[in-house]
Amino acid sequence: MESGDACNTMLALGLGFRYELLSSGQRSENQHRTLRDRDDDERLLPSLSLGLSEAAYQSASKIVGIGMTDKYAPGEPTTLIDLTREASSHLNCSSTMKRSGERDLQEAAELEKKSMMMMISDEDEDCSTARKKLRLSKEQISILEGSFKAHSTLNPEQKEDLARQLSLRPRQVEVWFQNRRARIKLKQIEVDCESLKRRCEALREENRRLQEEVQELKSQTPAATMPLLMQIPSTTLPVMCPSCERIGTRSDDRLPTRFFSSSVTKSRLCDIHFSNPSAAC
DNA sequence: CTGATAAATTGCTTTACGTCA
DNA sequence: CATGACGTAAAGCAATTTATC
Repeated sequence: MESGDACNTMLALGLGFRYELLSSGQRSENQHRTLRDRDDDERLLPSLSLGLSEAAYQSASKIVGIGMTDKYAPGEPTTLIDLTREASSHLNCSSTMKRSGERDLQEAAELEKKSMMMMISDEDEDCSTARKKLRLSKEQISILEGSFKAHSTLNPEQKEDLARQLSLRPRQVEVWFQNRRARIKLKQIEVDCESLKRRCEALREENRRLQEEVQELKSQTPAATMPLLMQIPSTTLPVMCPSCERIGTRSDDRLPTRFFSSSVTKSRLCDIHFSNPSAAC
């Protein structure tokens, strides 16, 4: 067996199940998922480091999980009982846990800090309660909310600390923050939607009012309905000399008296360019 | 029993980083 | 040495499922 394979895959056999462990840094999470979703015995390599016989391997009937842990690096004194104990706890707890990934195994590895006997009894207890979908206590929620208020995302250290503080698995903290962000986003979408609805209604109302105004004006005298621009004397309209682009009106006394030529019909050139189009202003 | 809600899962994308040609 | 292609890990998100109240 390739050393990499040995590192990646170890099998704990016994109690009628198989358990595969992947060392961290060997496969991406997606690959873990792909692997754990495949019920393909070929991928399960008998672990020489565990000293397991091929017959024992073949007799195993269930794959209870795939996980990632550095704890079980090749060469370390990992025992079959250690692995099978963890695997059996997963098997007994929930069928969905059979599909859970490296995170569960990391957690399982952490549990090993406890004594074996204590651990077995604890896990048995966990299987009936904690491994089911957890309803967080008010106190836990309060602490999580407080933390979320401070920062809506967690770095690994914060996650670990919070998990320790709440006696939860880091994954649970992670999931809570994920769902919390989703809830906040949903709430914001609802607020935005309401705001847009109100704005839409206001615009609809304004449109209705303007339509009425138009109807009212149309029903009045033609002079009243004449476009505003047509009612302004042409001499007061601003014009621009196309040559020097100066703006002015022929009667605008703020401009030089000779700004515009007297004959607008001939050209809109100012007087300077009217008499000499190539002249500079 | 049913619906609402929250915990958990799954599949995907993005980003960062290391390796190699 | 610089660079781009490629693979991998990690993190986050959207959508969905599942358990609980």
